[in-house]
Amino acid sequence: MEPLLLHPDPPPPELAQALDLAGYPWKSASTPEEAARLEPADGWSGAVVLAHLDPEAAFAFCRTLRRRDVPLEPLLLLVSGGQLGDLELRDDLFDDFCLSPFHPRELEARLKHLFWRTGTGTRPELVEYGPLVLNLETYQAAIAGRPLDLTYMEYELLKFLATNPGKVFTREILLSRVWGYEYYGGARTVDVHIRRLRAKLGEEHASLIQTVRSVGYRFGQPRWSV
Amino acid sequence: MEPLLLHPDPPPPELAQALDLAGYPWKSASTPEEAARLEPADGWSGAVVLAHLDPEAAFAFCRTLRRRDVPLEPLLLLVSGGQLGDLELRDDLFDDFCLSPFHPRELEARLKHLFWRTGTGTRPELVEYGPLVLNLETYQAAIAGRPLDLTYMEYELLKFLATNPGKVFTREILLSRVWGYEYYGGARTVDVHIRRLRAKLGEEHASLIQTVRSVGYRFGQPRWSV
DNA sequence: CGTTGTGTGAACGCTCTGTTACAGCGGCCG
DNA sequence: CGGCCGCTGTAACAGAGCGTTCACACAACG
Repeated sequence: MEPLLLHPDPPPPELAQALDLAGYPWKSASTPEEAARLEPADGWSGAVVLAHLDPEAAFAFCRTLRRRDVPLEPLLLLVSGGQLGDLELRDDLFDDFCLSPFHPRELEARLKHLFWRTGTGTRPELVEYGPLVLNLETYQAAIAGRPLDLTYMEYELLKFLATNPGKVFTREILLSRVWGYEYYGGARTVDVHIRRLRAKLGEEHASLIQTVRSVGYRFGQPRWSV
Repeated sequence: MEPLLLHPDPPPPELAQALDLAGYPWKSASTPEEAARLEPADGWSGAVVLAHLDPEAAFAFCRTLRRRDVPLEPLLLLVSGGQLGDLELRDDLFDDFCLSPFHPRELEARLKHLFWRTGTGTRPELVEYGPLVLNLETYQAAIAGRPLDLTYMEYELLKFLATNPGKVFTREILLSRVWGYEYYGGARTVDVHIRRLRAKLGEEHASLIQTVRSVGYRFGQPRWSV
């Protein structure tokens, strides 16, 4: 069996021990670059990421792994109880999570269920909203059947917005969730990318992205599921 | 939002309470037949099954739900630590599990992630009062089903008032709570915004905001009623 | 009937956004 | 190695939208 990828490096002893006991081989890495260096020829069988030591680094780590040509999965996140709120809007970064400190048998059961589940293939590869279709596997986008030639950042921004239709996001939230790091003084960057997206969507569909003055931007219509 | 299906009936109070607090409506059933009888027209939005009281009955319950024409999902299983071994070879009966006793926030986080994963939308955060609905996620407002086109300050003011219905606020309080503590401006500003709000609410609902002479403004009916 | 408080309309000025242009950077190819 | 090109972030400007203020009319209350 191919090894699991662990983060950070070195992993805490109780995690290493639990995986050893459960019979899962593993290697650990602190950075995506290191993970790429250590990756076996057949790829990782999955990943376990500890989020409660350095949350920002951990989420950035996950994000990179998920944006590869072949997204790494399954990905199990270890979080502390106080971090449960951090999972919001980050659903796409993990497949399952486990509260830490954890019971070794719970970790084992989660990994087992994850491998069973991913074997059956359940990850969504399409994001659709009205005339818009995003193919997450091929990084292609289309509006009303017409292919869109989007750059990387445009695609990521549109994907994030379209995954959360109707919801308003401030520029700061967009910068931290799409760009992936805390950002100082460059909020206008979002405006420009929004403009480029609108231009490529075409006049007809430019209104898919709406401006909410003094707040931020919103994609599509709200869910009035009252 | 359609209710969740719970098993057994009645569910333990801590489970019922956790779901209530998280805002998920639910109905409980002991048998698949009972579940079929209680099922809403649009189907269940998901299921939460307690497995540690009567494991055999619980697994049989899950199996029946999964063998329907439209398999019920997502299905969250609540198990005790000693039952983790029982999950083996039963992966197809559940989508996720949670150790019991559980932390309410873990249950909520698992449900949220499950709904995201299976594509079922999450419920929006709403502020409601009579015919008025404020969607806090989309920054949109509606009165009697009709969308309201509010500016930022109008929305903030209405949100503050509507979240404290029946209570009277002086202009100074409103300025400090809505505009901000450091705000230094004329009290008449509030009047103008109130006026514009009333105009947009329409003649029919303008009385939702009442003037309390020499004091300030009040939204909705007073608590001690008329 | 006078005083005080509130509704109303218009106008000013600021804040926020759309838009354009440009510089840095890295990749690609000759 | 050097030049070209596409992507990205930043700065600057203009315009529109919005909040604030003012002036006056009107209502409430003694």
